[in-house]
Amino acid sequence: MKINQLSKLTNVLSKTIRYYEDVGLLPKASRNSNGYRDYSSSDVDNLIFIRRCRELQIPLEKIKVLIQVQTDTTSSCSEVDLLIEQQLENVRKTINELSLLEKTLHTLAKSCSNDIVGECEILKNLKQ
Amino acid sequence: MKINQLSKLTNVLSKTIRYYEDVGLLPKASRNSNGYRDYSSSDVDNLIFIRRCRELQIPLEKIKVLIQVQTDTTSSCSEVDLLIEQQLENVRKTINELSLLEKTLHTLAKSCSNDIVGECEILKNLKQ
DNA sequence: GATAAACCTTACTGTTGGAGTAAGGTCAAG
DNA sequence: CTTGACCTTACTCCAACAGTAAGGTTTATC
Repeated sequence: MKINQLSKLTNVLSKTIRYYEDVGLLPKASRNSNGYRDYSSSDVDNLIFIRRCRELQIPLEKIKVLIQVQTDTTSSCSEVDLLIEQQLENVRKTINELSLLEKTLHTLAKSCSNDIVGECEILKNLKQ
Repeated sequence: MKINQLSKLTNVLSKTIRYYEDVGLLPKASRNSNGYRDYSSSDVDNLIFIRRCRELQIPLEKIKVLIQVQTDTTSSCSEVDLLIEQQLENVRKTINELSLLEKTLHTLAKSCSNDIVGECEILKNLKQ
């Protein structure tokens, strides 16, 4: 199949598919006589795997690792476990940071009931 | 004062100070005879204001607006209120998205108790 | 007075994960 | 035969800096 069909089957833009190939996340696509990329159903599976990982905000370099690990199905999956665990930790850490930020912004937003910039409590708070 | 002293007083890297000047967030610094940038105490205040905004993850373009608004102290501060409110909304939205992500990752992390990649439930889940 | 460390300058590249655009080749339908 | 949909590579752009190179200046020490 051509790239646009792969795109529709996987919900990944053609542009993005070429990009993944460029950065080595997907193998070099085989070409047919006119130079167009030619994909098979296994490419669909690979790309859906990548898309799922991206939905979990796993960075491309780590997705590479997850793909690499699967080349030997008898190897330990501890690396996979660890990677997901780290990703979970990252997300939790970010949530905590943003929660603090939310509190600060909420307090700030409520602080000003004036109309004039010169007396704006928000701006005064931002200057400390 | 020279850029490094301004940097120490504000906790903003010299590099970043020059960058802020480049993108128009800070006015062009005056220079003394050897070509070094020369700052005053008002620059300290301006930069601390910018740093506080950045701590709240307000993008540089919006900080520009916040600075611009203050040139006329008699103008309304509704624009400031709105900007902070939008920033708060952005943060809340991101927190919500990340919370969903956290659930998914947590479920995923718990799903595999095998040792072998070929039977790893995490990887199987990622392929759907 | 020499020299080395610390500091200053501009300018260019790299980061992440693509999106946008240009300039052109190919293919199927009407 | 032309139009529109699709394909190709290659380049630039985004945010907010950080890293590095290559060079000029100042200050402290020997």
